[in-house]
Amino acid sequence: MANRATNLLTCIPGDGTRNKDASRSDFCTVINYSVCGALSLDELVRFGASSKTIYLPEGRVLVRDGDVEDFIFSVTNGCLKSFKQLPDGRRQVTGFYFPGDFIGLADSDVYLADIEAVSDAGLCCMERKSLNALSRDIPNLERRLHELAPKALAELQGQIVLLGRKTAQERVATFLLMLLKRSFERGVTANPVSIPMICEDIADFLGLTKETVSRTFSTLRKLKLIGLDVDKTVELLDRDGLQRVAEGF
Amino acid sequence: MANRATNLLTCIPGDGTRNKDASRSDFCTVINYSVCGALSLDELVRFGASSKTIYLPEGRVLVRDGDVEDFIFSVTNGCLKSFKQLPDGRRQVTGFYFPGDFIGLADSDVYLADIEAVSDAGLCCMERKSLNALSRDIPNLERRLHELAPKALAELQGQIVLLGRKTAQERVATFLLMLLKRSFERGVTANPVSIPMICEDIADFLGLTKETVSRTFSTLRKLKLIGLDVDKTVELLDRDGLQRVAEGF
DNA sequence: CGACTATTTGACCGAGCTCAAACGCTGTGG
DNA sequence: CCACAGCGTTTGAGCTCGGTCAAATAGTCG
Repeated sequence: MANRATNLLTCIPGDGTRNKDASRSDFCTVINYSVCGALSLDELVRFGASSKTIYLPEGRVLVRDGDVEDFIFSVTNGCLKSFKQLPDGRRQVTGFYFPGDFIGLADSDVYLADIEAVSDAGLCCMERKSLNALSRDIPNLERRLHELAPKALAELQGQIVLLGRKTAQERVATFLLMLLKRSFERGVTANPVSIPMICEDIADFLGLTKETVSRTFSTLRKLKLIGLDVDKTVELLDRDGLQRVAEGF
Repeated sequence: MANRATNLLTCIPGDGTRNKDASRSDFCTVINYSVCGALSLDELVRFGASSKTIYLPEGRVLVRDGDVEDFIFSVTNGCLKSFKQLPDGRRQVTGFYFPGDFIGLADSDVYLADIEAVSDAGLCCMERKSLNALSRDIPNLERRLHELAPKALAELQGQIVLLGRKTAQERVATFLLMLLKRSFERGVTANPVSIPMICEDIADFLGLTKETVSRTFSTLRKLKLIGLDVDKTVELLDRDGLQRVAEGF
């Protein structure tokens, strides 16, 4: 907690100026993909009044495993990762957060993992109790928040199948398609797909080593399923082929 | 859906008789561990009026992956497992359900996995819409239901670390301690711990093969961490030792 | 350009998988 | 009461996928 507070204070506050006559997209670039997507202009003004924009540089910690969940966040820019560590240093990345994603599931007491910026990131930050108050007043917001947990559960279940039963190739193919899907969901030019995280993060997410991830990328390249990676992006040459690999056919 | 309906109809209905002057434990043997634990006697009567007891013999399917979640369940007896399958038959067990556990997380549209009885099981069954109605009227119940998702998320995250980064020994030790903890939570004589599922289910839960699970049990026995297994139970001889193995020290 | 970090590739190794056989428990029928 | 079939568990032998260790290569930033 002390930790996170420090982190927040050391963050460079974003431009908090807000205009009452603003159009929706003046508020926030991810407005239509995040929880705020459900809000009217009036409601957005109220929401904005209790929220604050923060900037988190690459590598900086946002929350620590066990931190009390008294602040929640919505990603506006960049990418973050959440991960757990075993006593001997083994790491498991439990998820990645992209613009529009919500951090801090309603009604959980504490954060379940460390969360850290993969690349320079911008977040919209709000006290949990303010969110709860708003959510009581704004049924649309409440509904949106209640959709989050089942969605997160479905995602984790998929990850459990991946970690329990898929081969290295299947894991990497699944990962690439997930990135594609999530880019698409937030309306970003999807292919070539952006891969902001380093090999080791991907490995720790997929239950592999960085060497195996690298080798698997090479194999997928030889199979003409993906193209050469340029500048942290990879082109998915054969989406159906990748899909077949990912599903284990 | 058609599937689940059929299954319900072929189940032997339990004794549904209820007494208005009954004490709490007359209603249900798991009353204080399940979601109903939050209800007053009056509320229990209302709850009972919309719920039905069903019996599910070993091996019988309760719900299928993708079934619309228009019924929810609370386990009263026995044990169930939920699992996903890959096209080539690989299976991943995503969780086990014990007495007091709730099946059908509020506000998800469809079930995310097949769920099937591991041993003869008894369930309390209710239409989702009845539960929603009750939950609107009874704040205690609503609160209880909202606690379920974060708890499930925490559990899945732990499983993800296990599947992504733990060795076979660590996995089995973790599994045994989980069984112990869950027995304890529902107030059952915990040690020796009951293991209702077969080796293959444990293997599919831990991302291993049944042979590896069996071998690992043998190793833990040689290490005097567990005793000989008698009649589907295992005695945990050295809980701290198991804990150390489970956490990877 | 040089220091540093991330990726790629190679060679070898080992934890856990596969295949197979033996063993043990349980229920059924003679 | 025993024989035996069926299923689950145990154990062994050999193999394989992915891990480990190490070195070369390619970006990246001052």
